[in-house]
Amino acid sequence: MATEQNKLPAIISHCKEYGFIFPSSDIYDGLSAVYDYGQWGVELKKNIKDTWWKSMVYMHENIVGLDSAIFMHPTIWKASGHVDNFSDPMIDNLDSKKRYRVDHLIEGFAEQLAANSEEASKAILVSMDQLLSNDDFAGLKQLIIDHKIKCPISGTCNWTDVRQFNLMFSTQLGSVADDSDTIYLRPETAQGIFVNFLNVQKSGRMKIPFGIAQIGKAFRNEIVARGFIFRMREFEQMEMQFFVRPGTQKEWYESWKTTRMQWHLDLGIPAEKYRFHDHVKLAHYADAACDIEYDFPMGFKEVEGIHSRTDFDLTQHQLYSKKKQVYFDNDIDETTGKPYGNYVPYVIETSIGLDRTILLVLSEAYTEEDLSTPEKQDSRVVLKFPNKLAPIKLAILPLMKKDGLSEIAKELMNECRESFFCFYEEKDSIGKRYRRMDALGTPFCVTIDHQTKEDGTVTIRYRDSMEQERINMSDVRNKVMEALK
RNA sequence: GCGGAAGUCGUAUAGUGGUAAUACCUCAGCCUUCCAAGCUGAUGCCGACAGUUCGAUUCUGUUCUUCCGCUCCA
Repeated sequence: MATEQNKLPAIISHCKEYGFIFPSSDIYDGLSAVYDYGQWGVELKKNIKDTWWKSMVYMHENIVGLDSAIFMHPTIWKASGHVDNFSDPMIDNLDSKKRYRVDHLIEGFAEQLAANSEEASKAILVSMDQLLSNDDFAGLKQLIIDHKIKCPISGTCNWTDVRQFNLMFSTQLGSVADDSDTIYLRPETAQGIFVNFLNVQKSGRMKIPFGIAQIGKAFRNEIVARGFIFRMREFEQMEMQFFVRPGTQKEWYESWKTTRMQWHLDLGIPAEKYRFHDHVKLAHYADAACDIEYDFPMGFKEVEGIHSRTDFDLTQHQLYSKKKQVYFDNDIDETTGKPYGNYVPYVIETSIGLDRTILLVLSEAYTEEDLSTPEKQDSRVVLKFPNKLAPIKLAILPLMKKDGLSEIAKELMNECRESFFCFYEEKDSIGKRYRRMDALGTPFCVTIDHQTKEDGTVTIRYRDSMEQERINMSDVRNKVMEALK
C-alpha cells in the first residue's frame, strides 16, 4: 500500500506501466526532467486542455483564443524583462553549500547596514547596480569580499565565483550563426498574447474588458528541475490575459481569483486540498499576485498563478517597438461625462501549468483499495478521474469471445465511438478486464452476455462503486453522454 | 549546480568474482465466465564506458539517470 511518503513513486511507476507518462528518450537513459505522454496520458492531457478551453473561451463571450509561435523577436524578451531579470548572477557559499542570488545577498547586507548608516547602505546598492548593469561578475565578488558579507548560515566568506544562470534557452535563427540571429525559446506564452493585443482587439472588434487565451509550450532552463512532471524544462501553460480599464484591476483580480478556484473545485476536488498563497514580494511587473496551491504528495505547491500585471507589458512593448499599444474606450466616464478615451490597458493574468494540473489530477485520482474478504485477499489500483477527464470513457466487453457476443459488442462499439473514446477488449476473464480498466481510470464498462441476445440488455459496471446494473443496450450511449456533461 | 542515497526484465523485489531468480504485467493456447492472482508454454533485465582480474552484474573510477534536501518558478 502506498503511503503519503511513497505515493509519488507509486504514481510514477503506475504512469509508466499503464502508458500515461514515460521518461523522455528512455532507451538512451532518459533526459533530465523531460517526459513524454503515452497513449493514455495524451488523452488525459487533451481532456484537461479541452475543459480549460471550454471554461475560458466558450463560456465567455469576451475571451478569444490564440496560438502564437514559440519563436519570437528577440527584442520581446528585452522588453518583457526576461533578458535582464531572468539571468540572475548567483554565488555559492562553499561551507554551507547554499546558493544565493547575488543581488539578494547584497541587498540583505545593505538592509542590516542601514540600521547604522543609511549612507553606507545606499553606497553599496549604487555600486551593486552599476556592476550588475555592466555584467561585472568579478567586481560583484570583490564587492562581497570587500564588505566581508557573510553567509547567514555558515557565517563564512568562503564564496565561489559569481556565475550567471540564464533561464531562457537560446538558439540560432537562419543558417549563419551570428549574435544578431540569436533567438530564444519562449519562457512563457504570455508575451505572444501581448504582442498580438492590437491584432486581436482590432480584428475581433473586442471591447474592454476582454481576454485572450492560449495553450502552449514554454521552456525554462531551470537550475534544478525535479518532482516528476512538476518542474520540467519543457512544459505547457494554459494562460489567459484579461485586459481591463486602469483602476478596475483590483476588482478583476479578485473576480478571476474566484473564477479560477471554482474551475478547480468543479473538477470535483475537495476545497481543503487547495489554498491561496499571496505573494508578498512582487515580481517587477505586478501590483498584486497570488498562487493557487494544491496539496501534492510532496506538499502544497503552486499549480496556478493569478497576477495583476498592471500596464507593464504593453507599456514596455510600446517603448521597444515604438508602436502605440493603446485602446480607445468609448464608454462614458461618469465623473467627467466624457469617454474614457485612449489608454494602455491593465492586465490580469491567469496562468496554469498544464503538466502540473495533470499531476494534480493523477494525485487526486490514484487510489489503492483493499477489497479483502475473510475468504480472500484482494486489492485494486483505480484512477478515480472525473468522467470528463478520463482517457477512456467506456469499455465494451463481450463476456465470452464466442456465441456471437463479439459481434454484438462491435455493433455497440461502432455506435458509441463517434461520441466518445471507447475501448474494446475480449481477452481474459471479465474480472481481470474490469480491474485493467480501473487502472486506466475508465468510468464505465459494459458487458455483453447471452441475455443480451434475448432481450437486448447489457450490464453496466461503475468504476468507483464497482456496482453493476442491467440497462438496455440502446441506452448506453446516452447514459455515458449524460455522465460526461 | 552542491550534499546524501540509489540504478538488476514493463513494474516490484532477490542474488552472486565464474553472465542471473521470484511475483505481477505482457504474449500464445487451454479451461472458466460478471470482479485480478486456475493450467501449459513464451518474450524480456544486471544504465553506459573504462580499470583491476584468467574471468566483473558483483570491486574501483568516470559518466548518465532517478530519488531526498537547498534556490527559482507554471
